Amino acid sequence: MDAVFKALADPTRRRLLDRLFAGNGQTLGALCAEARMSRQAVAKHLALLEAANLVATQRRGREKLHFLNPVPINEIAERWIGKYERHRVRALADLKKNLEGKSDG
Amino acid sequence: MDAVFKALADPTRRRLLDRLFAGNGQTLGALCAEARMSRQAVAKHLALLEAANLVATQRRGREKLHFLNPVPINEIAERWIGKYERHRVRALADLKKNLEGKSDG
DNA sequence: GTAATATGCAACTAATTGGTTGCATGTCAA
DNA sequence: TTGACATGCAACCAATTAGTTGCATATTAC
Repeated sequence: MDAVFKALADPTRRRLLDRLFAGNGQTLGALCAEARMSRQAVAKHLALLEAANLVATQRRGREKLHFLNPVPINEIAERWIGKYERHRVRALADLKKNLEGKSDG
Repeated sequence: MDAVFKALADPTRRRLLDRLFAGNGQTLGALCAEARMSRQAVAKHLALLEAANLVATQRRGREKLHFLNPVPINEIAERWIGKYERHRVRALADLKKNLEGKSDG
């Protein structure tokens, strides 16, 4: 879980996920093409995404194909974000009440 | 948006959000009580959460009260995670197809 | 006023991170 | 086999981050 959050923390990695979302199963080379950094830098980011299980890979000859795995993101949405979201209205009301005037109750 | 992801990347900060979720409007001192680090370290984390708009604060005398703001988390869920989640089944099928055997089609 | 309490600010350190370069390995094509 | 292509590995560097300590400021209680 922590690895997923950390992986999502970097804009470059989120962009890579976006690229895979746009076209799944891309090679490292293809993903490097539009990135303004070295191939090795991109490879490191992809390795991190793979470690976080956000990306699955498969070798095809000398190429490495990358596939988006939406499951961990879904888990975040369901398990962690949902926790707050469920109580969103109540928490907002609580916040508002406390910020606007505590004496009133 | 980036600030929110970065803020959520640290387990200590997620824990602080959990603490605020359990009891909203806590002071810095109260939040420090159960953390195994210095008050200043906690204060820094809270400042980051506040900068990311995940926490709102209010002064009461010499105390500083901290309130959970679930809105940015909700935005992530709706705007960014939803993008992947919506296509979850299709992406999974795609992934499976490509991993299990490409020759079959 | 004075002491205790609650927080703020700043300097410093250690660890992590994001990036680079150079070279090695493995695969495809002629 | 040889050369070109795609990726992997490792060392290194700069910037950021997470934590510390020390001191300053502001509020409450006596």
